[in-house]
Amino acid sequence: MDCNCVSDLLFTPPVPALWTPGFAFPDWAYKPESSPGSRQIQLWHFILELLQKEEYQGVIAWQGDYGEFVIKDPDEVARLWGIRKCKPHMNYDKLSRALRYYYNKRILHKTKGKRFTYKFNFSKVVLVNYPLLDMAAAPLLLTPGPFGGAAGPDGPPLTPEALQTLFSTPRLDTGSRTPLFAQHLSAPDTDKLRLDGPFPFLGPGTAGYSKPPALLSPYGRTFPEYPWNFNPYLASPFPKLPASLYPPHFYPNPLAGSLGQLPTGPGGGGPATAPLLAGPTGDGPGSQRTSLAPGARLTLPGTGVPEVPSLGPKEESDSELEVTDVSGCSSDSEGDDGAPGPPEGQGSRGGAGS
DNA sequence: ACCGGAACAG
DNA sequence: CTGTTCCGGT
Repeated sequence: MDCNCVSDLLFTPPVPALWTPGFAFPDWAYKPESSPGSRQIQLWHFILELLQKEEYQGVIAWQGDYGEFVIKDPDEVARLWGIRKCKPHMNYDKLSRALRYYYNKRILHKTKGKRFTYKFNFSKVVLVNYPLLDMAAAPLLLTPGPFGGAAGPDGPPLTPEALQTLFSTPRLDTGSRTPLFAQHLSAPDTDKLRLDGPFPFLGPGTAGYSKPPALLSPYGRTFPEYPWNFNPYLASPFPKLPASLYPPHFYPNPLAGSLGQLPTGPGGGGPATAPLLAGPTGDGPGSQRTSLAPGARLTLPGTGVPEVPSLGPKEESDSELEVTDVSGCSSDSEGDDGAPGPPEGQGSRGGAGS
């Protein structure tokens, strides 16, 4: 009775950098600090995955504040999760229980008042994926809210913008500042990466960082989107890194790739590089850049960009989406979740609400 | 709907 | 450790 799921295999392509379509997170992103071996996919990874795919906007989507998302179709999400884990009897009640365990872990919390609405704690999530980055970000992201010194022990409010700033173009006002990690990269001789010390380039004076204009321009305001869409890795072709700097157990490349190559000249180069859209425009690996839509998925919750008309009234949901049961579990046939048939366009479950 | 304890699987 | 299953309580 052991479902033999091969899903994981499909989710971990041989080459971490060039995951083919739809671009999921590279394999390293799926291996938090505590990955003894190859742990199974975790729920929040899965949620993130769904969240970044347009096909699932009908079932789950970003909405509200930073990191807030709403499960529009709990039943569907539960079913998809059940498929992923080969748990045919999964339902929202169980899934939500797993979600609730994240509360204590500070990965998620509930947006009270709003049904099926949860919110990611980016600080924690990012900390898991980018321990080093988070440290760098800490002094910068410390936003003393009304709670006084509130930044919890592990909960420095990390906003997508801040991350964006860190990731995209670290060219700070001073200009002479070092591009975040480039310092390490260009001056490895100093010593090994000092993860245990404060970052010089992110001193207390960095409080007044400027937000990426590219993101502010169109909307005049920061929108609660792209927390996970902006992936810089998505934009950079992953240059080969000196193994000396990046041991296997260290970040393979993503950060360095994006950060290391950008400081060519922010002033003369052009506007702030928008990692979101700066994907295949270059050329390099543009060979297989397929589903990375130029506009990505910058749909504001309450602003313009109504819906994706691309999705017809209904797709052939029964074609490959035998999700009702363990189609991909016993058999090796995959495709339920990897490139699953899009949800039935919410047609089947109009309200799903109350 | 949402919460969280408890037992249990892998 | 991460969930899954079940369930009483709000």
